[in-house]
Amino acid sequence: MSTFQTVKGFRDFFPEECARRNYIFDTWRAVARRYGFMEYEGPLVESTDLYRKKSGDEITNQLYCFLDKAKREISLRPEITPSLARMVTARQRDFKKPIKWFQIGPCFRYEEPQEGRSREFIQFNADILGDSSPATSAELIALAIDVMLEFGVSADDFIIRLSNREIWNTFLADKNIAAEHMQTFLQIIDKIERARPEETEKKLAPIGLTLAEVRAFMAAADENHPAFAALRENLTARGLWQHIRIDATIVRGLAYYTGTVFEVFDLKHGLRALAGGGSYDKLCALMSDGHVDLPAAGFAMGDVVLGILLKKTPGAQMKLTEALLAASSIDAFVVVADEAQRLHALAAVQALRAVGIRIDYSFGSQKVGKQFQAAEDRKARFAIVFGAEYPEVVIKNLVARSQSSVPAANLVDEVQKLLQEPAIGPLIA
RNA sequence: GUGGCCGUAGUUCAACGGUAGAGCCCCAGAUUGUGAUUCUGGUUGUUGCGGGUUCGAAUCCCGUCGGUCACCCCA
Repeated sequence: MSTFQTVKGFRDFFPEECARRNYIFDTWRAVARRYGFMEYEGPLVESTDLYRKKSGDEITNQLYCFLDKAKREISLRPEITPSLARMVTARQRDFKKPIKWFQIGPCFRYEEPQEGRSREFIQFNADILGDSSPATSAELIALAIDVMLEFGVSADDFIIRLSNREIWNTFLADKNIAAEHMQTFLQIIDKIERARPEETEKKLAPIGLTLAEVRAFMAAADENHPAFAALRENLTARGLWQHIRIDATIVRGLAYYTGTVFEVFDLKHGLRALAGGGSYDKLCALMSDGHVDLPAAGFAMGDVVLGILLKKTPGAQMKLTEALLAASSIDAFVVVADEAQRLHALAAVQALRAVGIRIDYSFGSQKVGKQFQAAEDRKARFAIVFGAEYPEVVIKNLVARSQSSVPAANLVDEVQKLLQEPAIGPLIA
């Protein structure tokens, strides 16, 4: 046993978990590219001031921050958006608008860890900058929906909860409430479903509102509200509006959202939000001290809650298992039945690998039975046996349990040909 | 940051003040050129770490590190 433990809140990825994670990455990347997004990446570490600028001093509670050897205040990134804003505003004239970028990578928050909440987690981020039309929000929501569908999570399993902060702005304006109360008010709305009504009432009183009038307003904010008209038209045309549910309680915690806000929720297990985002038109101006004023919108999806949902959703579980099998299996296992042929076998291993065939073999002398067992364990489709009959080589189909013999000189061609044939396995059950 | 529960072999767990054990995994053999099942044998521990109480501590107490749950927060 090692005397070392992992650092609090950090996790190992043994091959099985790593394969699961890679499957999630591959799916995110494939769908984002399908939508014409370009991949970018920022640094894992930024100046702590970058995050203070965006979110204020109190954010340092949750920041994984420390001093480096030169006493600079630096932080592991808690999210990618500030880095994105920094990168885009620094070179925005180099990029045609709209900028459609995505990123996949770890982020860090200094919190009390528990299941589904570690100090290191991975996020998929998609953002569109330089276009403020509702088409950008629609494109992002469509992307979020297609990502879920691609994972095998169906319309019965998830919903997009959609709102718009503007509707609350006009609500407060109509009630003659000062703009300074906006942040406090949104935090109350955010908790309105979880908190007891009396408490909410008590918190609303200083602002000059009653729970009844807030509830009445929320009930009136349905999909016919003009704030959602353009989005509704756009997503209906794509056949995606069915995934949307208007929910005025969605405000998102962060101060910087300006208009559309949305979250992705599962419908069957009561998990935390799978993804969340919205438009943040003022952030670039804030981060660049007004030099670059780019409208923007984006969302982030974490890997942890998503992973839990994939396990609990049969259709998604099947796709995941298939992908894991494909990632862990090899094409053929070379069996050295006669040690005198090992050097010939090694030459063949190298030749097969050179054309991209996935090959494994045993390093030392081992009984043939063990080697076949190893081939089985590695989920190989074929075993290639080098024995006393060399230069004849036996190719055995481990799924069909049939075998044939070929001259060693033709081995690569023959194996390539066999791999072209569809694999008919007992895995269908 | 606050409070509850937990930490024993690679892993899942048992032993709950008196000799640290079992299933699974792993390795080898039965089976000297073919995958399953079965059987046999084998390796593995400063009981997370440090201190205290006791004739004696995996067990009780304190501290610490890690996990987990509820707060907090959730970019």
